[in-house]
Amino acid sequence: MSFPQNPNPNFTFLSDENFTSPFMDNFDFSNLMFDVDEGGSTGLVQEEASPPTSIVSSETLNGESSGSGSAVTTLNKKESTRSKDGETKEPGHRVAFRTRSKIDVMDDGYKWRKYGKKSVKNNINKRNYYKCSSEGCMVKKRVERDGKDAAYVITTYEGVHNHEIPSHVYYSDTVSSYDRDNWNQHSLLQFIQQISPPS
DNA sequence: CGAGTTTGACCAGCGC
DNA sequence: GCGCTGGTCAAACTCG
Repeated sequence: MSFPQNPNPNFTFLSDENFTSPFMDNFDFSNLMFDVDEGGSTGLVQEEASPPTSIVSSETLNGESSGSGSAVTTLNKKESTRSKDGETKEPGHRVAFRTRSKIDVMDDGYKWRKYGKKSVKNNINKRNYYKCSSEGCMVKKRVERDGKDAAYVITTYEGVHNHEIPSHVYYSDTVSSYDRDNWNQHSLLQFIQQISPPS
């Protein structure tokens, strides 16, 4: 499997700083996004007009169903001390969000290399682990289907790319010719660009 | 043949 | 200390 470099020649690359493009109507973030800073401070960022169910979604994100309420903390705690080769690995910028999509892996424009796949607790679906395949880029991504609602895909980005997007995501000017999921992907790309500070 | 995927094994952290 | 769990490694495999 490889990412399409340009699925549609009649493209327009959108860079909307205000992030208020009309096709956001098609993109379901479930109004949820986690933003974990390097210092360990964790913030729950919610899209505007987020319904009260967003907190429930946060529990789902971590496979926590017991109502422990520590979803965010768990998310942060896990990798703050992970060190394989003696180096002090910083958790880096980390963002997790849930999207409704038929496809598992969103094409966010970067090139990812899969390095692991695991069954996780409270989720019948496998979790997939990806690394950015660009040399020297240590950004990681985890992708899993929501254990309670397989229609949703939970994507977690960890780190910030130290390079430019190798292949931009393009889209046609005509919505009707494009699959809805691809619209979601493009929206995702914009979202990633919004949340990931430029190197 | 090189790049990417699969998958079992291994390792470290955490809770009990 | 032990078992469980999540994350990563790496050899084998697949595909273009």
